[in-house]
Amino acid sequence: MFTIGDFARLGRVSVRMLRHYDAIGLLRPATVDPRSGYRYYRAEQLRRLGQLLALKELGLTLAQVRAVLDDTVDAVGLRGMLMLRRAQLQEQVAADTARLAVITARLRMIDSEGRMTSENVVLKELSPVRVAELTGIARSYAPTDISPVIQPLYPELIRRLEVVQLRPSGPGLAWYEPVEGDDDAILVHAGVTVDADPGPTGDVAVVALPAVPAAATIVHHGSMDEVEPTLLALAAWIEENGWRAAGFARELYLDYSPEAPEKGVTELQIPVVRP
Amino acid sequence: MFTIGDFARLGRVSVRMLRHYDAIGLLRPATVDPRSGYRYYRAEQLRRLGQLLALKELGLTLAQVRAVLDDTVDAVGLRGMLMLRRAQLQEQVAADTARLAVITARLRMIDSEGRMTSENVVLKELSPVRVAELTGIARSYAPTDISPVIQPLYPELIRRLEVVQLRPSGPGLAWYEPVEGDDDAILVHAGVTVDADPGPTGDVAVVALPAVPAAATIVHHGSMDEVEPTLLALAAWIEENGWRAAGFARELYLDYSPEAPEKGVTELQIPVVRP
DNA sequence: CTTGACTCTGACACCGTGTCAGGGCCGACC
DNA sequence: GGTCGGCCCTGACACGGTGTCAGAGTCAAG
Repeated sequence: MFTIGDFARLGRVSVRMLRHYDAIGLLRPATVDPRSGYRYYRAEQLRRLGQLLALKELGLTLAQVRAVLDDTVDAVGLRGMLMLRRAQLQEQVAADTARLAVITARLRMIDSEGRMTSENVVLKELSPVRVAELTGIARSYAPTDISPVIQPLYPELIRRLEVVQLRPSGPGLAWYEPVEGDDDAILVHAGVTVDADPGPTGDVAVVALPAVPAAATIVHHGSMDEVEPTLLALAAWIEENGWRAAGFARELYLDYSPEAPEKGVTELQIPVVRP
Repeated sequence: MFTIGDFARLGRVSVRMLRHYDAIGLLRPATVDPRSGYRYYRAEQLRRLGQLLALKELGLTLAQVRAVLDDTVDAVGLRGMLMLRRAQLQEQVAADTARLAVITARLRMIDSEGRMTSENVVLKELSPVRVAELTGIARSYAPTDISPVIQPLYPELIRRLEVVQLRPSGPGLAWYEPVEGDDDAILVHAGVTVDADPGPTGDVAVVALPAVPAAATIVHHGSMDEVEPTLLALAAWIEENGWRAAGFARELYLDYSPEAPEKGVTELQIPVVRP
């Protein structure tokens, strides 16, 4: 018979934990002195304690450990738990490894520049949206080519939406696709999110943008004429963190007024996949 | 200006978390309606939110994130945090990978045997102990050779300890070393833990056993004459989990009475290292 | 009997997040 | 102007595994 302290030392557990295991019925002392309340353990209980620790070490919760030790799950149930746990662990190792890469990149950046810049890339899932849109064609991706095309589209879009009594349900949004057959030209979509069903609705097209499982995003502050550095930072991030751009980029106009475009806030979104 | 719900959607955060960040001063809403208490956020605050999320994603605590965002740590401090975090992550990935291997081994075992057996190997650190000991020489590691040598040593040891007024402070303990020059013969140490200083104390030697950073241990139930299967299980575990035995094995007699040796409880300890 | 080491219970803390209850506010529609 | 659905407010509790503390009781050696 060991006192709780001795038993704890033998089993390499804290006294606190032995009391906890007693409280939740996971490992009861062999006897408890009814007068003093002292717990006394027998050497043979080390077997159960050992099994308990082994199971816990694998990452099972105490509730699961109890189920296994008390034989309320059979081999099949245990197998299931372990498979689940293995999946969790694999996921976690992958995530941690990715984090390690990001941290290492950050450290390099600090060492080379002495400070952190553009720490604002966020990896997100994009939900599907419905968008009422107008389109135009620009000569290239350059902001100087895009702006004159996209600017006039918005007032016109708003006007046409009013005609069909549709109201925007969210921010304005733009995206770009290459034009087939012309490697330089860009099809510019100017839209706003709406609740209406997709399909042609009067003078505007309502299209459904699909969900994107992973998109690298960055928030650009200031006029869209100066978006290039922000876009470059986003592209650099994608490359440094081992992703590859996939699909067309979107811009989300979170804040914009024609009077003060330099105060605009725009989120740039680029779908990415693991190469 | 966005309501908390809209802002949460934009930033891919839960409303709950935005309120929490407000409460701990990590991200305050741009304005709060004093009458209703409604929080309102500005688009430009997405910048801070984005930085916050990026830092958090690396595994910094919210307190650390706040320190970084509020510029109360410089690049050097941030570097330190990230290095620390990187070390933690590396450790965790290593540990998780090891766990994965163990789980995979267990799954194989379940699939081949239909159930879990001998799930009682525990990896421990052994603290240094002081031991009063007597020694003898056995012909081989076989229990049939060891027993006749070790059995008589204990009564003699107890007798001699009484002579010098030393009392055991813990369980009995045995360990074995090969005899130099004779590849088969084994030097058997029979000891008990004591508090006394090391060095010769009258008729018994008191030696200090060093700490062991990692030892694979298993608890054997029953007579030591039947220790072989348990020892085999321990050896199998060591091999399956990618360790290598290093140093001499110890036995810790947690429970023993001469009248009922079949009720004995003994912990077998084998120091191990990563190969 | 004294003393020091041990044990008892019960409580609080950590951390990041979800969830619930009970009540107030906003805006769209009639 | 009234009503209603959806949003927002605060405050609280929960999770899980463990540490730590306070205040009181117990054990065993001298």
